[in-house]
Amino acid sequence: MKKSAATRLMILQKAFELIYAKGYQTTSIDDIIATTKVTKGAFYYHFKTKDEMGLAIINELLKPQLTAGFIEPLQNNENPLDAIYQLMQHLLLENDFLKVEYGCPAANFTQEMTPWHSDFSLALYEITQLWNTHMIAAIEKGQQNGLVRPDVNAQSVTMFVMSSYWGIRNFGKLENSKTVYLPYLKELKSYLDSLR
Amino acid sequence: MKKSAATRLMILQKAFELIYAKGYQTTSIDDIIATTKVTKGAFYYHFKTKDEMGLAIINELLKPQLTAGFIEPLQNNENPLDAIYQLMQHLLLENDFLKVEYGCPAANFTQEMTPWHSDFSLALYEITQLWNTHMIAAIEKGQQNGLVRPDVNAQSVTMFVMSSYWGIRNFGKLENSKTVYLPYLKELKSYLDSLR
DNA sequence: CAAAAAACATACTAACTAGTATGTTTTTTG
DNA sequence: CAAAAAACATACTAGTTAGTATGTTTTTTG
Repeated sequence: MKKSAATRLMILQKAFELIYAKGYQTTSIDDIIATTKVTKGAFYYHFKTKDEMGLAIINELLKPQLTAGFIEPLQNNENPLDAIYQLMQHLLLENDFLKVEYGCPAANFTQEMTPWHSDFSLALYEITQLWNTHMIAAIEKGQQNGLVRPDVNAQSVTMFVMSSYWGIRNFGKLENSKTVYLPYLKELKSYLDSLR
Repeated sequence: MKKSAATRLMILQKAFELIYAKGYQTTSIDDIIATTKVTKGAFYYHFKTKDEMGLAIINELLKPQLTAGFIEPLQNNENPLDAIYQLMQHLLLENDFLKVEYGCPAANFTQEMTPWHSDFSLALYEITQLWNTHMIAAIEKGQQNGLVRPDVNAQSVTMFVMSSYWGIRNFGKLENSKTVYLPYLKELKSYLDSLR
């Protein structure tokens, strides 16, 4: 019972690539079995339905990626404002799991599946809340250390920063170029500096 | 040749409602002819393909809405920072063309159609550029009037504000509640105040 | 008002969709 | 190593998709 897990993971990864590129609805099971080279029987052995696979992508691929790539960097830096800026810069310009032309996987899923698929909404809500709470915590810790102005509302700042991130990812997608990221990052820096 | 235009417009409006609610890919022609009560022959008399209709929605419905609801308010206020805040507040909390659970129509289209459908990308790029240039112009005019700090980069601010708007719309969609708009608006105000 | 064109209606098609029924092969385990 | 279970394979189905072929009705125009 080990090779099975490998097959399952391989399906999830390749399916994610397809869905990230083309969208969930427009990626068919036939697309997935064609690129994974597993048969339909194998696919449906591992996943009861397409939606079960979609949820597994969120919970088993995106969630770990979020922890490793979006949350831990916030905890490894004394100064949360520096950490947020460096995180965004890295995510937008250097991270090669994420592609400018495809936007943000979580934001894509949200836009496509919400509010109709309640199980998707819940799974997506959980991962965004995860990022949210850790960013708030980082900012509040920065306030205790005197690195962030005490009158700053950590929750509002987090909501503002996360929103701008989802938004700029969508603009990058529209323009199919990282160029739009530059004025965004410039202004993000100015904004974050105003919180010191 | 007048009733024809009325039918066409009616199809566009009802199709928009469906697409805004469910997404473009998941709204079928059969859905559209069922709710509009026109037959398939009539539909394909007015639109050569589904995509032609989708583009007509962007160019003939969203574009005018953008001008009236997103751009003119920026021009009717002396102070661009006040104007931006009031615009956002109105769009998020009061405008009843836009629904929290469905997000931003332009952002939805962008996420769903870009980068694969180049004609959609172009149409969407045009309307976002329209908003973009007018917001930049408003800010720069504010700088000339001493209402905005001269060292502020109008282009970066605009990119930042527009991004945050698209992003918060997606969070509203995820949470299916305008509650998330409140901390967003709070921080938007703080941010805009820092530019005075 | 009649001919022409515009506007709409019906019935169909071929391709694709998620999912299933029923197998065979491979792996695990006593 | 044999029986059992897990993993995979093939062929099919019923429903849906965008789009078309071929009509009829309504409106416009000379």
